[in-house]
This record gives sequence, structure tokens and C-alpha cells, in this order.
Amino acid sequence: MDTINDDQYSPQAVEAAAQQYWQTHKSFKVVEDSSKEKFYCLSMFPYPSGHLHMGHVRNYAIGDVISRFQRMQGKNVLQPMGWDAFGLPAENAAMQRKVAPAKWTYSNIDYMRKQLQQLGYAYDWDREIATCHPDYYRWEQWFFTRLFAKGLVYKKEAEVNWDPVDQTVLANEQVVDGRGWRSGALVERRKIPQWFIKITDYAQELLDDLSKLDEWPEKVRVMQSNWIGRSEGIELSFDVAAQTAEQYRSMSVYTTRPDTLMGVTYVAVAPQHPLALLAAENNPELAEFVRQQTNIKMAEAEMATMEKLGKPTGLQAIHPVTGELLPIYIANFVLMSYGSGAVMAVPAHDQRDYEFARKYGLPIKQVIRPADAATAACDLESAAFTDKGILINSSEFDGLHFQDAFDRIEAWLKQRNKGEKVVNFRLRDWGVSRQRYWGAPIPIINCPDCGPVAVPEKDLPVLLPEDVEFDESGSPLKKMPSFYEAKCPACGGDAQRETDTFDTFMESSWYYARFACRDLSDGMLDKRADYWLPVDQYVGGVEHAILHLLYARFFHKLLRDEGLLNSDEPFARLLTQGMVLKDGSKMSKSKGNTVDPLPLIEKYGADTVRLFMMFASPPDQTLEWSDSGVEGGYRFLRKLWRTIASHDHTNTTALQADKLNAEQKQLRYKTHSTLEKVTDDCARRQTFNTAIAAVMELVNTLHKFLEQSADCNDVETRILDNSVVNEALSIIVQVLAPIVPHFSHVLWLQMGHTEAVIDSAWPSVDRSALQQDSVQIVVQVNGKLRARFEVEKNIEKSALEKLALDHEHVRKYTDGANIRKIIVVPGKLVNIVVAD
RNA sequence: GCCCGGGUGGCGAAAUUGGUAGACGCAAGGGACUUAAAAUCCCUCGGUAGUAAUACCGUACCGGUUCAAUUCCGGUCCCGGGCACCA
Repeated sequence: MDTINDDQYSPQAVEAAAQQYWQTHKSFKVVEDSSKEKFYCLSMFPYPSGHLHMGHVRNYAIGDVISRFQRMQGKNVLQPMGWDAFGLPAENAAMQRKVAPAKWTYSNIDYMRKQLQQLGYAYDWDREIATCHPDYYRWEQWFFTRLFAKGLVYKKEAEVNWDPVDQTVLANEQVVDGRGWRSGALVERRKIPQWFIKITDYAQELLDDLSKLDEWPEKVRVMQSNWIGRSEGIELSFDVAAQTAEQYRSMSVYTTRPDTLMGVTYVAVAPQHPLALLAAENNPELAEFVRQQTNIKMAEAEMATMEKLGKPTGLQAIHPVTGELLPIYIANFVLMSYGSGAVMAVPAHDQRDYEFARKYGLPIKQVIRPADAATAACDLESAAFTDKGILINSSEFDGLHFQDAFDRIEAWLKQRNKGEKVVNFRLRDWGVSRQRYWGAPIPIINCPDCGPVAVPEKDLPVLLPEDVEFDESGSPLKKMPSFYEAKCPACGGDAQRETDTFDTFMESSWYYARFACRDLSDGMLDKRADYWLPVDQYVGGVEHAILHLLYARFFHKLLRDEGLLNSDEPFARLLTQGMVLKDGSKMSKSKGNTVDPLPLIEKYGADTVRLFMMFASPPDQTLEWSDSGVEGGYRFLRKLWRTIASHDHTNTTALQADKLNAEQKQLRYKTHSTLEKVTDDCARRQTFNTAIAAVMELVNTLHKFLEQSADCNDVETRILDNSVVNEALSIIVQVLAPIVPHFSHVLWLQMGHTEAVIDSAWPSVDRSALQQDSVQIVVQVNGKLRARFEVEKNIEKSALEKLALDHEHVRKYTDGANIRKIIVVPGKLVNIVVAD
């Protein structure tokens, strides 16, 4: 190993020394401390795929910089790390390499932990969590049984991708072009019973509380809001003509546009709707249509271009107001899963209804006119008129605007028991069953007599057997009687254990809380969770903007309502970091443009890699990888190292602000204005790129100062020079400490400090150093820059105007012209407005 | 289609509240040191004209507001992300 050389920066030696220090001093172990303000900084934990990629390095560098900055602000900082350890890749590895998923996962964790430690992240490793460990997932199982008891979970049939050759369920990413990724067989949609958690019960609160998240990016809040998709409408019933069987006598539809009720010219139902099935019973052609439409997988991209198709059922609905008979169609654009699986079609005012009506020759009846036009004329030749407006052709509702019409029609329907206002959400309940092996077993026993029964607390955890044989079809749990044979906890009879496992989003929905008390053995969470939560700063990829963050917010509210927590939201401030790009596209194995962090760390050291990543762009923007940019960062550190190493730190004469000459004052001004900017950039703006740029400017200024100082022979001046240089250097080393922690650690000790730089307090700005005697003023003529000069700071406005007007460059443009106005921005600018 | 972002030198970017466009860095070119290379240091570096001082142009495009616009408003084009038959 290299040793630390005083003159030359040797990253390997420096990093080994700093890491050694942190380890022996347990520098990042943290406990609750009511005397300090707490700060919980969390980066999204990784899936242990085998090795870190650049996206991880960036994510964790950002989190680490924030953590270390907050620590120097005097906060009690918790920064934990763990592993999102369940998931499909472990099963694939098991099949490909004949290695048990648990073994594969744990060895990946060991390797990646070393990589993280190499990068010098300030984690409290005593709190490390691996979600595949029974100590973790037992509490998830326990909590699920609590939700079960509360009626917040239920079982229902839901579709899965079924591979008929491998006889197994496929995850969406295992379906390639509609075929199983291994077998190549056409994937079928199959319905099987699965567990759901009632996130829809919390839809309104999840939507409302978005307004509390004022330190989240607007973008993420909008995405969540759209995902929840709240709409207000009316559910109304249409009677179905000539039906004798009770269940077919009426149908209900949901509409957000009850104002268009009088424009309904047909009704459309989903292919899976009971009336569709009824009509298909004695009609082979309809049956075939229903079968076809049901079998089509929800292939996302094609849906957009999919042609609107339909068939008349031969049935008729009765218009609730006019009594008119309306044909009922089966239409492929109506979804059984939204509203009631049926829509009232208003072709004049809905684009889909319009296209469908055009195609099948159905009437188009205008009932809304534009609110701002004097006439009812609007062009229905090529498209529907979908704006809200004023009702026409609607008998007693004519002339009403949207909201009045909504209310009046709702009242009319309600009075006759034909409809009422309802709120609908796009959000669906959360399906948590996965037909996979490498996940947390769902703690339920299915009894032929009692139905599904929760595993009692004393029998938890339901352990996932770790030594398993993988053949290539389906979950091994289904072939292990020793796992699935069980006695019913309620009646004691023979029963079968659930062999499905949880969606891995379950584990990642509460890990942030468990970090507060991960050693707790007799409970899920304790009071420590309330000390640390909410997470003050959460950092992770924007790809988790919807699902993970929504599930975690939901889980937090579930935990709160179970009395385990007392806050409403898990993450106070959110930073979504941008992707790492190379040659303009995302780094990925398939594109072959990945850059492995390890060789870079070996060549330049972790600090250079961290510095480049923080410097190249703001954290929330994409980062364009550049080898020469890394080189530049290395150059900066080497140069700064030499400067500090060659500086005499033994001369520690106290700084005497009142004795400084102009140059010395100027350096102090630069030092403290930089400190002020860097502090703001790190805390409020989180633009670490500009913070680093500001430090680089200060270093450049310092170098010029040192050059001049070297030429000076006056002893008194040299001593004062040294004092302002000392101050600048120590501030530089401190403000860089969060970004290049090893570098700063070693230099700080070399500068003669006895405490570690991580334990030093962030320096404070000396306001008096920011006082300037003179300022630079720019002069514009008609907004164009014409001159600049220095003036005394407190100059009178009239004197300033005179100086500006007398300037030779200005007079070229003002002589002989008529001066109409002079605008003065104090301390900055004079703009002279002239006319010819 | 809808909803968000974004478009600034050769490149990554900066300009925080409308007030000096291009900070900081990379690349490039020139020079110093060196037998040489590496490293280091110095100079130039948006475009056009000019030895220069300087002038004109310039933040995707067109228009507007303003003493003043990269920043605000209206329209157009392009790029990125998200959502998507949601009634």
C-alpha cells in the first residue's frame, strides 16, 4: 500500500487512511439524541444484482454529500444502507448457474457492500437490512395479518401471464412480444385468485396529502395525482327493455358529463359486461367477438392505435329522461375495470363515442354549444365538440352552464332514484401476490372449511426454505409438501399453506422505518421510528416516482393507523436524480456503453469519481459521462493538494481584520462570499455543481494571491498574508469535505487540527468580510452596455448619474441626443434612455 | 392525443428576484520548462469586421410587454420524460 506523501496526492493512501479512521472511531454509528436536531438522509436501497453501476454511485454520492453536510451543520445524522434483496434475477441465476437464490443474493451483498465502503459513504452499517432475511420479512408477514384482521386485504381473481409450455406464471418483463421469454410460447391471460391490499380506501388521503409535500418535485406530485386519477361524476341507471330476469333489468353507467345526458344516442358496454355475455349466449358471432376481445392482452403501445370495434347486442336501453330506446353495443374501448364497465355514449361531445358512431352509422345529437359564441353553430363534421358549454336541445335544462346542469340533472335523477353523484378513482387496489419463489411467503393458510386463515403470530415467520431445487417450471414451493402442508389454525383440519409470495414492493414500502430500529426483535417498530421519521431527505431515481413512492406513502398511513407511527408522510424532501448517460444515451449493458466504476476508483480514487459526478451537472439532471472530465477533477484535487502541502501551517498568527491591506481584504471577501454561496447551494438549492465551481474560483483567486505574496519581502505583510491564506485554505478543505471526504480528512489533520474534519463545525460567514468599499457599476444606453467603472459604495445617486453621463464611452451615444430618463439600480447599473 | 420538463459556444454547463450572457470545467490552438515524454505553468478561445481600441450580431424560431428579456406573455418547431380508449 502507498503511504501518504506530503507533497503529492496519492488517493489510495489517503482513502485507506481516512476509511481506517472512520472505521476504528465508528464515526457513522448514530443513536437517538434529544439534545440535537435529527436529520435522516436516505438513498433508495439497491437490488443486489452483483455489482454497483454508475447510477448507484451517483445516487449514493448525492445522499452522502447531503448527509455529511448536515452533520457539519451540527445535526444528528442517520444515513443507513440496505438491500432490496428479493426478486426475480436471483431465480434466473439459480436456473442458469445452479446456485441457490439465497446464496447468490448474500454473496452479491457481500461484494457490493465492499464497493460501497470503498466509495467512502458515511453509512451506519450497524443498521444494515437485507429484506430477504427472516428478521425483516417476519414483520411484514405480521403486518399483513393485522391488515387481514382489519379487512384491508382481500382475495379475488386476477389475470396473470401464463406460459402454457413452461406451465408457469410470467412477470411482465418476461413476456417478449407476447411470448414467453424462455419457451417462446404464446402467452395466455389466465385468471387466478390473488391477494389485494385496499389502497383505494386511502386514495383520497393519498391525493390530499400531496399538497403537504412542498419539498417534492412538482413533477412527481403531478404524476402521482394523475395516477390516482380522481374524477367526479354521476352513476346513473338505464333500464333495459324487455328483460324478465332481475339482474338484467337495468344497467348502470358512470359519466363525468351528465350535462350531455340528453345527447345520448346509444350505450356501450365492455366485452366482459354481463349484458354482453347475455347477448352472446345465443349468438355465436357475438360470442366469438367477446372471446377475441377478452383474449387480447393489454398491450400498451398498440392500444393507442387500436381501431374502435363494436357489435350491436340487439338489446335496448331506455333513456332515463326521454324514455327513448337506445341500442346497446359491445365496444372494445370500454373497460370492465373502470366505473361500471358501461358508458352512455354522447357522440356529439366525446371523441371516442364520435368515432364509433361514425363507423357504425349511429346518430349524433348536439346538446352543448360553445359558451362564448352567440350561435349554436359548431362543426361536428370532423370531430366531437368536447368543451364545456351551454346546454341546448335538452328541454328543461336548456341554457344551463356545465356546473348548474350537473347539479340540476343530478337532483333530477336522485329524486327519481335513477342516479347519484359518485367519485371515481383510476387507482386500482394493489395486487401483492406473486407466483414466485424468491419472495416473502404470504402468511395465509387456506382451509377447505374455514377459507383463508391468517398464520397466528406465534407461528411467524413463515420461513422461506432456502435450499431448493430449481427445475424450469414454476415455483419450487408448489412442489414442496413440507412447505405447503399445514393444519388450519382455526379448526385444526388439514389445510394448504399459500405458496405465493409478496410483491417486492412490499419490502421497499417500509424499510425506511425499520432502519430506525432494525435490531428490535419483539416488534415491527418502536418509538425510535418516531424520533427519526419522517425521512428528511430521500434520494433516488425518478423511475420510482409513481409506484414505489405511492406504495411507501400508503404503507406509512397503514402503519400510522395501526398505531406504529405518528406521522402522516414518510419522506419530507425528495430529490430525484437524473440518469447517467454516455454518448447521449442511458448506460446499459444492451447498448454496451457502460462504464465500470471500479477501475476508475482504482486509477483516480473515490474522491475524484465523487467530485466529477457532483460537478458535471445538477443532481436532478442527466449526467453526461466524460473520461476527460474525470481527469479534470483529478487535476483540481492534485493541484489543491500541492498548494496545501507546500503551505506553512505552523505559522498560525491570528487574523487581524483591521490591519489588512486591500489585497488581503479582497481575498477575505472572496473566501466568505464563496462560503456563503456554497452553503446556500448545498442546503437550499442542492446544486452541488455550482458549489464546486465556486470553490474552484476561490482556489484560482488564492493561487494568484499566493504568487503575489511570494514576491513580497515585508515580514509584517507576509504574516498577515499567511493568516488570510490559512483562513481560505481551512474553509476550502471544510466545504469540500462532504464531496471529497477522504481528501479533506487527511489534509485537515495535516493543517494541524486535532479533531476530524467530519466532526468540525461548518464555518460561518464573517459578515464584516463581505463589506466592500467600492462596487462596479455598468452603464447602459438604451439597454446596451457601454461602460463600466468602480465607484465608492455609498455614492449619492446624483453623483453616480453624473459619473455615468460624463463617461467618454457613454458620451459618444448621448451627445446631441435627448435624455429622456435615467434608471439607477443601486450598486449595480445605470441605464440612460435617449431619443434622437 | 394529453400532462410535465427542456432547447444557451466545439462539449458538460452558469446566469438564484427581469439588470454585465457564456462563471467553472472539458476539448482545441499557441507558448514556457524538458534530451524527450509525462506532469506543471502561461496565453487565446461565441460569430463577423478590425493590428487594436471597438462596433455589429448572438441564448431553437416568429411576435409582444419593458428603460432593460436566456428569464415574463402569445404562437411555431424540435428533443426528453410520464400517462394513455378512465367515460
